[in-house]
Amino acid sequence: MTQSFYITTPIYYVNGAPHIGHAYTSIAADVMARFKRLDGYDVFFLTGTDEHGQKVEKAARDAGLDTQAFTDRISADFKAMADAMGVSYDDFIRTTEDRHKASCAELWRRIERNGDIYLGHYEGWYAVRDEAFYDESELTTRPDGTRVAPSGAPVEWVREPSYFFRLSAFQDRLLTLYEENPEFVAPSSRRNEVTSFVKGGLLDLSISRTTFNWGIPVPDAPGHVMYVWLDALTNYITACGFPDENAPRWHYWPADVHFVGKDIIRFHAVYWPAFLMAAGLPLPKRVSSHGWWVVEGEKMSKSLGNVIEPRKLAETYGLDQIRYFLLREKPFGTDGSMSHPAIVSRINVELANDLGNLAQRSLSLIARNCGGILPARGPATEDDTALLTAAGALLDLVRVNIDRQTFHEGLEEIWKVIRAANGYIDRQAPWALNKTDKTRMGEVLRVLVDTIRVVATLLQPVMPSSMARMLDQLGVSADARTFAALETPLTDGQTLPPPQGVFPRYVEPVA
RNA sequence: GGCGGCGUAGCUCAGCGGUAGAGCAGGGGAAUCAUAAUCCCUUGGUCGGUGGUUCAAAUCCGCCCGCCGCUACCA
Repeated sequence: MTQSFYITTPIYYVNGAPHIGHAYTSIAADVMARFKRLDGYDVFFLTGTDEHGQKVEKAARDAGLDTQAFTDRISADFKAMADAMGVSYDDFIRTTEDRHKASCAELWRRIERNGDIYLGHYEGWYAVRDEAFYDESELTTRPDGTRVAPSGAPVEWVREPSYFFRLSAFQDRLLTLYEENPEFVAPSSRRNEVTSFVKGGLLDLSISRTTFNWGIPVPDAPGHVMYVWLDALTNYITACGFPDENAPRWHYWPADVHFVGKDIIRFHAVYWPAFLMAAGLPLPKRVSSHGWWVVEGEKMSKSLGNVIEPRKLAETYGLDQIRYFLLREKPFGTDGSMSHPAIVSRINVELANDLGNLAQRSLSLIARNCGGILPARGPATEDDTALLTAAGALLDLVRVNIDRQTFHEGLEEIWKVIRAANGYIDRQAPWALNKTDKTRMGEVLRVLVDTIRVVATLLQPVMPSSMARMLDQLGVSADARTFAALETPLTDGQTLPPPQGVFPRYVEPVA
């Protein structure tokens, strides 16, 4: 039976337009989803939008739209962005869907039945203007005695009834979870932060609000809507059919990896497992968090006006090129920077020169000197064996890196083989063998084709359309592009299509 | 303030107890099959500072300096 694998992106909050950060998370998750599919897993890949909460209600009002109409529009834009970036999701969930409302209500009831929800009061310093609560320590007192928020807005002490989740009861179980599953939070620096946060003591969590309506109603508690994070996190089980354990997708739960940005680790690594424990449901296996992109040396922000629109980037540089850059340029878990020269360098040096040109020079020699016929392997020389062995070891190396979300290291491993292949073709000089030993020339070219085939097969998750074209040119049929298919040699003597460059160099547009 | 991390070649970083490494950039050469793409050789660092442990420290420990992260409900 095929093993299942469940991957999620966060569901994106619809109070603003999609930017490169959203695209980055989704592309990384997509690469893992595509990789697992090619590796023989039954993959379920989920993305979607988070549509409740006061901020959405307000954003809709500001836009002069009905709240649902507003979320419909923004959600559609996120979906269009995912499609434009080649994100191969299997389901796109929206928290305003009926299936999700039913799922949240049931999760609430289960937690309540286990005694981990109680009614209390939520109180604190509230700034009406900011629609936010502030801690005592954040406030300043004016000469006239009034307290104001950091924004300058006056605050007042408010007290409202609220349901609470008994988070404090889960401290030990959470610590045991991190202890027994060191891979639960990635990267490890984040795991340390999460652990020390939990060790510092957990307070119960307010999980209902009475001050606005745009949310999922708390069962049997008129006037209360659920805290947005309880609502949002539940999407991961809703999509599996919760609470119907006979649903066709229920077997995917628990998730294998939740991809998240570093800003929302706590919700995924502390609250979410606690909610699930309280409901008696299995826990996800891993929460993998990534860092931010700094753009042209500046932190990306709306006020600086340097927010990167992902579709624009793909237009300028090419979708596969951008997907490659995002995963290659920096380690997944850390912050890193993106700049025009850096993108151009990756495209021209690694894609055009190292890989594109390697394929082009190998294939055009076959086209010209072998009549376009794929030559057979010969007896392997030491040099042949060295290259083929390196290529043969690649799948295992890349798989380990994908499993750890160390995408940049996996790509580096692939590039080591590409560089080795460029060294090989120079040493073997098939263009010279054309005059002295045509048989050996063919054998050398076949070693190159077989090596490029491995590389192109493994790169499909990152650059799906470019690698499809490269595999076409290598004579790999469309149904033989899985990792398992690498075991089967290509058919000798087949006619290859005429080679065409896959990665053009980026040239600056004339001003 | 507390806890944690980082500081290694011009740039981005790996190494984490045994005579300093990679990629890019720079310099020289070879080749000419290829997207003027490739290959080979090479310049370059007192591994933030300072004490200590050790036969041996970038690697372990202390202190100092400089950056950064986390330190709860509002994404």
